[in-house]
Amino acid sequence: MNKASQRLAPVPDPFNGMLGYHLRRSSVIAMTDLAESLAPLKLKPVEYSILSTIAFHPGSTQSEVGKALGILRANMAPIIATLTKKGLIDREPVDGRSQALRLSAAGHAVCRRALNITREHEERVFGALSPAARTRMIAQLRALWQPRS
Amino acid sequence: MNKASQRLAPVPDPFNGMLGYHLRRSSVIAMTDLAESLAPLKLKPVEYSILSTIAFHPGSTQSEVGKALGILRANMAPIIATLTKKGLIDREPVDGRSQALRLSAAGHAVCRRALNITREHEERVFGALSPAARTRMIAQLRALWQPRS
DNA sequence: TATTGTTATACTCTATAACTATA
DNA sequence: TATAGTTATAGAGTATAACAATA
Repeated sequence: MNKASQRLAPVPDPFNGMLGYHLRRSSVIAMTDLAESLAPLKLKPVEYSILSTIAFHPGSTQSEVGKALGILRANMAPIIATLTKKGLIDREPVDGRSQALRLSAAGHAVCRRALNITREHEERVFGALSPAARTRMIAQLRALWQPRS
Repeated sequence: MNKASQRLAPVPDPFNGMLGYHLRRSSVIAMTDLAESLAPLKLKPVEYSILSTIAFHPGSTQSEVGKALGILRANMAPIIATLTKKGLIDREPVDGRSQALRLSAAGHAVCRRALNITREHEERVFGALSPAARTRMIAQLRALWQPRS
């Protein structure tokens, strides 16, 4: 799935009944729109996901944030470095190894704007679905990787 | 989303109500399972998608197949070369520029096995959803990029 | 010994540009 | 002039391995 497919292509016949294909395609469309929506903030989706996770869990280490988001330590390092360089997050040592992450004032401001942009994005991309349909779909999708709950 | 996130992480709090996040995560889980499921056939998901598209539209050119699947011409070339080298597809010139693609006998056999594997994969990954729920979800997702219909 | 953060690095996917040969 | 196929290549994203410092 890529840029080209978003312009024209209908669902190819062999995949008409395949949920996996539709999930992938929808996901790519949504991710592309989100990336474009956040671009004015000079923020990538993965950076926003990190910022908002820190906002909800101030004092987390980058290992913990990475684990929550499924980002490997090795890949977290340069992203955190970038966000720190941008002045969006502050790092405070908790012990000799790890550092507590917190949003700076600028980080909070960017995170708030990004949240509004993301809400607009969800409305734009998923507006064809009623709120009830979206809520139900979220619950059903979550059941795929959390069979209990 | 990546390998790490599939092992543990619950949905991070900031994304609880976000359909985009759930679509992406579900899509990655499904794609990973599909790739593992097809691995014994030495077939990647994108290769299977090409084989089955050719099966449904024998005689298509690789440009047409690429357009249907959202794969750029430049990226189709090496994939088609690989499938040809594996003896799964035959190429027959239609004019001096383009060539009609068809599955070889071996290609049909592989495609049939891949279809069975994919059906098992969908059952395994989406088994928590009733057939009706899956059908409804497919229809709803399709509406996201085909507002009419 | 195990963990945190880091660096280096490799592989895959996706993208653009440029070329050829044909139409 | 436009199209089909190809090649080269660049940029993300994601993966493993190895290291230093610390627990």
